[in-house]
Amino acid sequence: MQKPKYQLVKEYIIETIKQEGLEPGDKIWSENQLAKKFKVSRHTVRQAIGELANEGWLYKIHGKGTFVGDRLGEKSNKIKSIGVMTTYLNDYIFPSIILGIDEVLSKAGYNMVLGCTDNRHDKERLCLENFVKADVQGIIIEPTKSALPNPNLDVYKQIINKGIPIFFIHGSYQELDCPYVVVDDVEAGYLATDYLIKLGHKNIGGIFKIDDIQGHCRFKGYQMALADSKIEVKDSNILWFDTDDNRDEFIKRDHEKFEDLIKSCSAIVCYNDQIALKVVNTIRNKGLSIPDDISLVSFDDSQLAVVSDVKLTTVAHPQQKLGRIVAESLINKINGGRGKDKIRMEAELIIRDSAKEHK
Amino acid sequence: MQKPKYQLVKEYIIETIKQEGLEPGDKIWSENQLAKKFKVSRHTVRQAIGELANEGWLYKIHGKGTFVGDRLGEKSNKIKSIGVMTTYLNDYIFPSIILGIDEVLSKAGYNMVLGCTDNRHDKERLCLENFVKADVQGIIIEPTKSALPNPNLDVYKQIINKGIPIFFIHGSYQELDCPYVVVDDVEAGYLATDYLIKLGHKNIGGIFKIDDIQGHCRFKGYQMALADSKIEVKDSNILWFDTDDNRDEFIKRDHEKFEDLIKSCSAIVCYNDQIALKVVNTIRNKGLSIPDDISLVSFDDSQLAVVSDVKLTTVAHPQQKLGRIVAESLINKINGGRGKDKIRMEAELIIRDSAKEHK
DNA sequence: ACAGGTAGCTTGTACGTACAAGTTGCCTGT
DNA sequence: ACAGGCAACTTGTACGTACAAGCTACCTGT
Repeated sequence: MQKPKYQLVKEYIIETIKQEGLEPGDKIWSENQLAKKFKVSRHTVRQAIGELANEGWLYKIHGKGTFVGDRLGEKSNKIKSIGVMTTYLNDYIFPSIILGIDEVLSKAGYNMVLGCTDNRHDKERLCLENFVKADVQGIIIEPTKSALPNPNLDVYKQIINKGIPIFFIHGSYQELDCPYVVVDDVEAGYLATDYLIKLGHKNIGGIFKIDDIQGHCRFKGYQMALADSKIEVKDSNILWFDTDDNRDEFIKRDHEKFEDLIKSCSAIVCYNDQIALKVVNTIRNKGLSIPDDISLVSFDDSQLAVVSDVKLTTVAHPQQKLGRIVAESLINKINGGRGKDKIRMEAELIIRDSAKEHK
Repeated sequence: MQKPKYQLVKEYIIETIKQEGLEPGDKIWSENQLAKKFKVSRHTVRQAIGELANEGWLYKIHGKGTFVGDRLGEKSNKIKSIGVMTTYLNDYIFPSIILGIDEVLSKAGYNMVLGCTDNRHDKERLCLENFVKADVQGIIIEPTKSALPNPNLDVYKQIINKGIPIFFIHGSYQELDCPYVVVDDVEAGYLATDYLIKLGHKNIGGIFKIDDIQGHCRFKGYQMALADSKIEVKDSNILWFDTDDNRDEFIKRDHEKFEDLIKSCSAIVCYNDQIALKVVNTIRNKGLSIPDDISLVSFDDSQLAVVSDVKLTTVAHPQQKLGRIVAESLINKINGGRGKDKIRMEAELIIRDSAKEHK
């Protein structure tokens, strides 16, 4: 029994009110009628009706019956707002995602209540509590430390019990089984690598972020592409860095490994545009040229991809589009629509000038 | 039986919470304990507890127990929130400003309601109306088209009459006489230009944005610095562009003017880091070198300033700090404090590698 | 030492019954 | 004709039982 029976009864009643266009004051079936209809006990029907009455859908009069409530009035003076919580705000892709969300929300007449967790669980808790206080109608969340156990599941469950829909982006907490919109990073890694292979490259290096799910996924795609083309994955061709590495320091620290990499490889898959630019500069300083000596493919298609004179070939993160889609899905859910719950967005290769055919 | 039993149970529980001074989170008796205590069925206890939970006195956790709810919080429940409205969201310095604002607001227990005008007056109006609906306690605004007459002054005046404090950033509407926090762009322009003069440059070009107060101010500072050093300001050394110019197009369109500029000048003051990078690339493609042939100084000290191998010498926009200061000032004002109303932040020259002494 | 299972607590769902109490309309006695 | 009562409906209160499912602490086997 997946859903409790009283839930089914609730949903049926709401559905009927919506579809039959019942107006406030109209009488609905008696408890016994509903019990017979659904072959459940009167107790169960009472639970369903009781909750609906609490939520404002219905009201009851002792001795007379149960009637459709005046929900419209309540809706119109409620401030329509949506909570949006991300880990960082000024990291280079979040602004675009938020912009996409804002586009849809402002058109639909919703406010956006923004919160930033700094990737810390305590701030996440605070944020969620704020959202509840602010009476948001729905929440969009980029999970904080999605790889670790989450201490705020109780708050999440409270929110879900209140009937406030949540959509996750980038990842989700498995314990909650909430809807999400994610980018297929494995596919992205595959696309980038496969493109280099199709250009004739055999020795393809990789630079990835180690403490980040995206890093792992893109690396996985990289491995799969090589495997599919029966090219061996060499450990010496992979360079790892983490958040703590000041973004250009790791090249200096792992200087020898980096030297080996550019000696033995004709192409490199770079974790993101920022890293790719660092690599471009380092390689150039050695008197080599992009893409003539070494081809590069990176990820995200951020602003950075086109600021240098070497326009980067990069696998696009849908950014703004992702924001739009998650906002649309959420609003759809709030309005009782039945759209897709788990959305995986495809990555797209943007071909520019940083990779060319291998001689 | 005058009062129903479940009413008695309810009253007893409320009484106990009040008298024993139970705090939110404290566990109360289990359903079975209560049933025994009152010699009623568990069903009856559940009804009592259920209603109390609905009213906010209690909350229940499946498998753990029933706990005293945070009713105090709900009572003093003016949702503390601040409206933040900017022209763009993903432009390269706004995320940092918003981050700074969020830092302060979240610490002070405020929500941030975010709105984005896209630099359009109609969206600005919508945003403001939303803020009022959302019952914000204060508003931070980056003015939309600050150089043009504003058609939404009536809404602004309504808000001010309601006693909701407003702080502007970057610029303000003179008609309103509101508090603001701005960067001293004239000083910034002066600093940048004066630095080049001190390096021995005499022919200093400038590229500025024409439909933006910041552009005008920086240009003003540029003029003042030249005047103070008794260097003539030549019209032919100034290149103007506007928002509609796709950011690299203007160089192609005004190609001849740009050619003249780099022929007659040994240094250029660039409106911002983004423009500076375009100039770097264009100049390099002509076989010239930065800073050996031409020195550059730009504005903002954004991420872009250090992505290229030529690290830009740039006048820093305080970004995050500006966000923090405006948020602190606003909260201070809400709490009745009497801080400074018109804050002008100092610009700071960050010396890197894109400008050097004139031979 | 610790991973994993389990016993025993909690609340959640669901069935049943019975009677109380409010509302309505019909029916009956005057 | 009409007042009063009662039958038949409604929801409200209240009892009982059973099992499901979530949480915690303890205990046991490796």
